[in-house]
Amino acid sequence: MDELPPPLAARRATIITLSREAGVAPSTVSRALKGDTRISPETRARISRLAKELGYTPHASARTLSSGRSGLIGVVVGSSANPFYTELLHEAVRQAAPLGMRLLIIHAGPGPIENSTADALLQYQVDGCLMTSVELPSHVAAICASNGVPVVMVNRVARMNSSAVTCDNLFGAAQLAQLLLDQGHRRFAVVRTSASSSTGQERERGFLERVTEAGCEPPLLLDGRSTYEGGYERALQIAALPAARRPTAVFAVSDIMAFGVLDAFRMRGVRVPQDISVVGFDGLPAAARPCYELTTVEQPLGAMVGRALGMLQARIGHPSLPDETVSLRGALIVRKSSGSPPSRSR
Amino acid sequence: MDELPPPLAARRATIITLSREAGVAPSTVSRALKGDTRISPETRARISRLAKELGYTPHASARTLSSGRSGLIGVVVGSSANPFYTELLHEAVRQAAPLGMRLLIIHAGPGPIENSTADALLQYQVDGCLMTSVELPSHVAAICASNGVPVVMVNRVARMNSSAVTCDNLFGAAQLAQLLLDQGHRRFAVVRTSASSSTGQERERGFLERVTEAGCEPPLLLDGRSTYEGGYERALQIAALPAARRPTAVFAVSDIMAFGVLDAFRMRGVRVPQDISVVGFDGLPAAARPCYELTTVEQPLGAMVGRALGMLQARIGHPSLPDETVSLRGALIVRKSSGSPPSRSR
DNA sequence: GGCGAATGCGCAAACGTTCGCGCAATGGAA
DNA sequence: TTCCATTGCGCGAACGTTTGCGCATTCGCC
Repeated sequence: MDELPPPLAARRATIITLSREAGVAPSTVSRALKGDTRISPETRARISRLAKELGYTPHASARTLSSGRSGLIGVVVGSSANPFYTELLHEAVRQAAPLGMRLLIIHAGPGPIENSTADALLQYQVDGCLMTSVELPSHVAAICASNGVPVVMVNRVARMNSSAVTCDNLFGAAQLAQLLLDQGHRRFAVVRTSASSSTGQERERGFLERVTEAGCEPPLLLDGRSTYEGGYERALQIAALPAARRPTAVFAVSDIMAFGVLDAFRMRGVRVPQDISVVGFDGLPAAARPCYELTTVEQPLGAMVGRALGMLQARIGHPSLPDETVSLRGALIVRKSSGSPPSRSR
Repeated sequence: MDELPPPLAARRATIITLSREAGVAPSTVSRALKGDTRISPETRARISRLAKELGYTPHASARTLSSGRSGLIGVVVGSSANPFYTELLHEAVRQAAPLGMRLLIIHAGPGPIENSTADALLQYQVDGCLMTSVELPSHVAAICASNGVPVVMVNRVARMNSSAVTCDNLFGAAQLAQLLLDQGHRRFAVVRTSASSSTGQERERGFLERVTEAGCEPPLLLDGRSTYEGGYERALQIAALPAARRPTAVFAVSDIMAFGVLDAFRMRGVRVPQDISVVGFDGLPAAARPCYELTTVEQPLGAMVGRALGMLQARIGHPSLPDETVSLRGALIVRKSSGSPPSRSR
């Protein structure tokens, strides 16, 4: 006859189990497992060994309840139509695990966040928030701010009460502009995005500044709606222009739109780069495909995510840290779509 | 001089706060908020009103600790190189929220799951698991099984101790085969996947059965590695074949490979569908692009995810429910890549 | 030989919910 | 009037962890 208290034969090992087994107090187990130096090295070793033997796994909810920390990072990810967000998410998952952070998906997709959804931020006591969505409703930001949840925007410029890490959009776009200028281009089109995309705005500005600085006429501005389809449609318009007024180079502020542009030109028999040059921005893997060979600026995704998680971690430890914005320089990747290098074209 | 107990001026409202405010016991508040009929309708109404006023939000960790249910679904999602997984994930996020489920990302990407990662399943007490990865290591399945965590595979056939929901791959592939047969095709190539993809295997088999049944010679089988690049390379091989031996139709078992196939043919001047027909499987949005116009079978993503979540929900409530496999029929979408409809080609 | 500081650990109170019981009050039936 | 059911709610013990505080011991030092 065994004692009945353990209702199910095999229950999961807890700190209590360990403490009984080791003949110490639960608090000692807790401290030993997190390497508290107040516990003697021998005891610590003994307890870790025991934990391994019994297959002990800490109970996240209990920890959260007691400590106020969940180890959860809420993520809001943008439209699935742009592969960049997918890459970003995957990179975040990859990097978060080793840091002891888990990702709780709060919202995904192009639409705004519903109120009921934002509740999860509170319910699950997320320690921080990673946002890549275009539309961050201010009430979500308010919820985070009033609960001391640090927010880091990735690939978005900071708003009130949040930090941000972006690619150096101005510099990258200027590099692209310079590349095209060096090849003798003087008439440009920019396939832009709506004003709600801060990233798109910056890239557009960086490009415009450089080409107007160089004395070119202001580029033709067309809204590509941040989608492949938008880029496609805009390129059809460009292709339909009389040759004399048609720009000789197109800057699509994101690769996904550039793909649409390239495909549309091909459908219309406009040759890239012979008839027109095309450049993008993001550095999606697909930009390297033989059918695109797109010149672009590759965002340093790994570094950006690493920085973002680091900033989050720092602010979780020290909530008083001021908001911060860092921008990382991307790499210009020259491919066929922008035409021959200047040495050969001149 | 206020009493000090509330350390911070404004603390979050808890059930205790509400109980004091309403003059009832905490247990009553708990029951009232979940609509327990043992509490009088008036009391229930009063408490819900109060909860709204004070901005009460339940504390998920406390609930988990006490009830053993977390409301969390662990998700394992496959490679970011295939947009299908992205679509699937987004659909899951969309549908889970209204059901009161949140998605905790356990693992993302093509690689296998590390042990340390799988721990999250236990630590966070996930109620169920949604898996779309190609490789489900058996130890993860074991963890779930031994802890009573129901597992549903999506777009994968069931393994031990898990349910599954898939598209009817056999039927869909047979439909594609029939379509091509009706147009007079007799020599086929299949761009397949490795044996680890159960879905790919089924599609291949469904196609093969139909065409051999129709008396055709066995198709040329080429491994496309489930990637765009793989499809591209295989199509280059096909294009290099002497015309007499070259198949007249290619079935890529996933759209992403079909895109590679189409682009490779275009690069080689092989015209689709005049010189060769191409069909895919998945129904990715990109299949509709003017540069692809890919005939494919569209997986009923919304229904599949809905079914998966429903099965999970049912098993969370009744752990003894037997494992189950459901397959949903997709829609054949005929586009340009498969050639003219039979009525005009004959 | 006495004093203060380490060193190493235990006590017990949180954290916010859930849920099995149990208890009082009310009502109807006998 | 007594008895039993029903209705409506409260009591209190979990759930597993963290953490501030405090208490012994041991050691070095004057």
